[in-house]
Amino acid sequence: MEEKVAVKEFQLEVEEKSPPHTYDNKMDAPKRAELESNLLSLSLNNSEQLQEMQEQPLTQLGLLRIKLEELKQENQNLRSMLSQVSEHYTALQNRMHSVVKQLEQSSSSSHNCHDLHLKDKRQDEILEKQAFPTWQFLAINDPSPSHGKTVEGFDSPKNNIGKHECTRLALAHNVGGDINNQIRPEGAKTIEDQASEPSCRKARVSIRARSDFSLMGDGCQWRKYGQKTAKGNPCPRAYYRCSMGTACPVRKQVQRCANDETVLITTYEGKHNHPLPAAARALASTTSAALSMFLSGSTTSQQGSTLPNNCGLFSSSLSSSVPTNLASFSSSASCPTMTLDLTQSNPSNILQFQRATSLNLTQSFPLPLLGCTQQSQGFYLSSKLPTMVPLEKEPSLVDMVSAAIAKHPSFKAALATAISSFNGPSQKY
DNA sequence: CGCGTTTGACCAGCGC
DNA sequence: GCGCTGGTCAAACGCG
Repeated sequence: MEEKVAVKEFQLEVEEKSPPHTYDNKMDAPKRAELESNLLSLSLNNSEQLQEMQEQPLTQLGLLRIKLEELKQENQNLRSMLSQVSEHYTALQNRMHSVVKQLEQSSSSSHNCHDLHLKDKRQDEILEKQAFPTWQFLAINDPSPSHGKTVEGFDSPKNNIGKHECTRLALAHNVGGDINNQIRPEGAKTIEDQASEPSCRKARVSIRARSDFSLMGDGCQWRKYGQKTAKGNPCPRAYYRCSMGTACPVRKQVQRCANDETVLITTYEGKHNHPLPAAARALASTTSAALSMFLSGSTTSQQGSTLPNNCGLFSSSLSSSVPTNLASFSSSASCPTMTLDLTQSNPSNILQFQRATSLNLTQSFPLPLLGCTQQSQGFYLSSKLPTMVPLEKEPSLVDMVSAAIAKHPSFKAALATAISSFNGPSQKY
């Protein structure tokens, strides 16, 4: 947005500085007739404007001035839009900070609850029911004891990342970890137990987005280390490692959807061991928060329980603010995978989580809502600007998620409700 | 020459 | 145990 405004300003500056190709009134008749013809050929719908033009001295300067006014008007509109976006972003950032503080308090109080758990199991069960009215029915159709899985997918406070990011991720880490430790279905494995299981070692976040490009910009640098054609999909799957840090364990897989080749599926796994650029932090923190909420919620479900498909994460908390079909669950993969589906245009499909392969989070857990500064990698300027050519670069995931937010105003409310429901019960802990 | 990509080989998990 | 499949390795190759 800022770049677009800057481009507009540059255009205006160039036009104002350009020597006007004025023609004096002494011009010959054929030339004057030609100019008049050209002027009339302009398909201006505004007859008033056209009349005003004809009354002016017949010069190109007049035409340029009109065009200048139009550009100024558009520039003003863009500035207004930018101002509004900035205000909304600031408000959301403040909101997120307050939520983070509240969650930090609830996290510390949950440690106290841990002692209660050790003293009186029965009392703990009561606490468990009280503490997670929202999450407790996050039953997964997967009967395997995979609940309580460690959240390895994203940054932890141990990592050398920014202070702000560290706080946020520490929050996510604490939320998932403490719940894992405290509320464990009988017979369920501990975090450490399951972390040691090779088949279920890491949680993943998958992002579905429509793109003609083979990659989606996410702020990180990746090095391709393999490619494989998976069964059931003619499109090969590419394997990438993060090359921003030395021996960074983060990997991602990129593959086109078998059913719709315009859909690019990017799956992230692992946690970065190095500072991330802003754009990457935004993506990582969003997926981290969503994943931790998903995983922490799943830990409260009873093993082997079954719920209807539309009964899942956020189902009670978001159902009031977001239309139906927010969540769907299935269980066909060994790893818990959360999918951010940016391909949906239906506002009713805002939030969807998948468990095991199909925790289908159809919207986009909003990146900017988590207070990250986003730096877009690719700008796709309006076609109204002939001087600006769309960058021949992979689209930015951050941009796409942001666009999804802008497209669905209910995202904000949905997330706020989700966080509130997440925060509220924890405070009881 | 260094770095990234390509691609066949290899390995481990899983189901039958 | 065997075969299938997903994931990774590493040598070969290409490019700047």
